[in-house]
Amino acid sequence: MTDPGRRRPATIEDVAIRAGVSRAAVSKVMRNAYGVSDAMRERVNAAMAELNYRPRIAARAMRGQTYTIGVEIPDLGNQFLTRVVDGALAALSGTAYQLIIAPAEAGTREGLKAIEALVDRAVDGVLAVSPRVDPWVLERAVGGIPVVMLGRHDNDANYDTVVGDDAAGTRSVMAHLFGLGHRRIAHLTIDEASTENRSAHGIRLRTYLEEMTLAGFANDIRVIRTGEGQAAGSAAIRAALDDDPTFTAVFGGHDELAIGALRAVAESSAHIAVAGYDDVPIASHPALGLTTVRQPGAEMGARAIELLLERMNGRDRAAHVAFTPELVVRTSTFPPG
Amino acid sequence: MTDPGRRRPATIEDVAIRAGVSRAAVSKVMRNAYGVSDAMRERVNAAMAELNYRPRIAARAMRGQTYTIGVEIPDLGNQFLTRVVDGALAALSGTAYQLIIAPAEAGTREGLKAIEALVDRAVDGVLAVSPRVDPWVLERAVGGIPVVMLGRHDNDANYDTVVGDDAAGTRSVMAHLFGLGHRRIAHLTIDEASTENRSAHGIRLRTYLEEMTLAGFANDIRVIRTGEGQAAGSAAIRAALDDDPTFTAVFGGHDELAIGALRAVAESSAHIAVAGYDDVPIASHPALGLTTVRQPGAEMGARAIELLLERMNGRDRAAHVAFTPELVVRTSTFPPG
DNA sequence: ATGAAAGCGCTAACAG
DNA sequence: CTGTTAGCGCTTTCAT
Repeated sequence: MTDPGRRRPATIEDVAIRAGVSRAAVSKVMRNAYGVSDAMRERVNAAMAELNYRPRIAARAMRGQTYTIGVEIPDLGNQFLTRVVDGALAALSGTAYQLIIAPAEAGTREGLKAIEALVDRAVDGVLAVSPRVDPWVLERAVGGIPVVMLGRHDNDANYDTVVGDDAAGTRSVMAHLFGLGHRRIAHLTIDEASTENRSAHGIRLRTYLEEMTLAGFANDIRVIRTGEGQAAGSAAIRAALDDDPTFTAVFGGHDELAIGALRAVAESSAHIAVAGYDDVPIASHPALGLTTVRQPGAEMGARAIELLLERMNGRDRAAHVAFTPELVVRTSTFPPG
Repeated sequence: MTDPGRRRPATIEDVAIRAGVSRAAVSKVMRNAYGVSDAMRERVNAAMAELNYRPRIAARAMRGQTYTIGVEIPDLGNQFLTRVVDGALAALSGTAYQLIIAPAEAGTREGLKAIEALVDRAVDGVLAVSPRVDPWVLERAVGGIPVVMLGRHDNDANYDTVVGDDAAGTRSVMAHLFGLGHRRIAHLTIDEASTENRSAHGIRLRTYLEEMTLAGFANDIRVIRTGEGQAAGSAAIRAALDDDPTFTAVFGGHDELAIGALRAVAESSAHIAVAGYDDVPIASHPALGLTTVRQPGAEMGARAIELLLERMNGRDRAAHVAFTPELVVRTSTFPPG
């Protein structure tokens, strides 16, 4: 005696029976594969609708695709990444693909675990953001499935990449700060593991070092390390101010860090300029007025998805696309009037 | 001739052969099910390590669990939700479960589609946030799998709920604004579909209406509708100021909206108080100094996960837990000194 | 244009 | 304690 109240969801077999055709036929209609008459298509579609049929992705995964794109993200709180995902979402809109996000659990092996989770779940493609995953390890983890890495300048890699021109962006910030008369400029960035390679943060750090040196301020170089998020950035600058407040400006590796710095500065009596990177939405709030480098996050996310879809459709050479950043100079205009 | 460079990933069968046992034995070891000798466990674990074996979730899904919890989110940019997810992530840390997020594509049927995508992917449980999904539709969509809805005051529902006391929180904001002498208080909230039911935003709206009426300011009631996000909130208040700037305070349905309002106010010459809800991290930034109602997002997310796990382990009665919010009064202290 | 049948990698009875 | 076996719901040759 089966419970009539909660029937088992319909399977492809139920649909086939209802439509009076074979399972194979239903499968073909779903994927609009070659070789189905209009009459059959109609009957099958009707049956699917009547039974409220939804294909089980897991079963599909056993034979073919899952129509799922996985995005790995190191920090959900980072508004730049949020924009990237929004762009990716928009690019996927109207396609048969669904986007799912695996957030990297802060701490353990950062990102790799999330990427593996995605691969275990048989996604058709991966958009990865974590700066710390070693290229070799990455390729091994994903096996053969298409990947695009955002923010990695690995132009020799087997995977696609989408980046901003971090060297140019950093140079524009440094030039701006130099122009304001700053020399003792500190750089607030994340952990070593994230900057020792060709990641965005690695490039920004090295460009900072170069520019300081070229400008003759090598002795004023100061790199402050911290974790992800505004709170971490804030704490790091607070500590730096307590410790040795000789710097007059802070260049934050990204806006979340810069906003944290801004907060530490605002809470102290120090008079210190802060610049960031990314131009997250809040950066332009008049009370913050954060000078930063604009990166078109949504476009970058959308482009990444396009690359992924291309790869899934057979392109075999890796592609590498770069976006041009743009310095945005602001000053806090608070309070108004 | 197989390509020796890219071997097919190991299956449970490969492990079984390597360890000289049956597939069932391997399966048992993985799930540490009853009835495995230490010797066998050791050999199997060794074989798994040697072959770098990773179980395919899709295959598991066909028979049992996927060890995956799905989170549906209406707005990735909302920092309160980010905290909720962080809490959920923390609660899941150390368990065998992986968290994945399905972002609701702004627009179409908001949320439902994302929840369905999760169910199609055979998650073991769902944490849903969207305020607009009809309870009946929701239960039908998820079939039998455990769900917890965050922010829905559906105490009669068959699913678990986690909420803040939105009526109390709203009353505290209103009392605060009244105490400051405000009467013409506008309420900035999201679309009708999200407030017509027992969602958090619905409760906040109705409590606002009640309090205004009780205070004798029924004629000053003004409800301003907008979309999700700071930009939307900002645009709505900008338009309201152009249109009819008679209000002296704005109560934002959540901090993202309130911060948008703050921005519109700062950019105008108006002198208008703004209060929000949630206490997102940036709200306490001294340059913003947003008065708001603190909700313990991380704890709420963690609790939601606990409820889910309980349900997955057999609890059959729905549970409903509420958290107490706390008014946080702030003023902008920018510029410093 | 359509259908029959094999099989993807796992788990869950059930036998031994 | 251990192994055998029967599927889960799909996609995909391969016949017809």
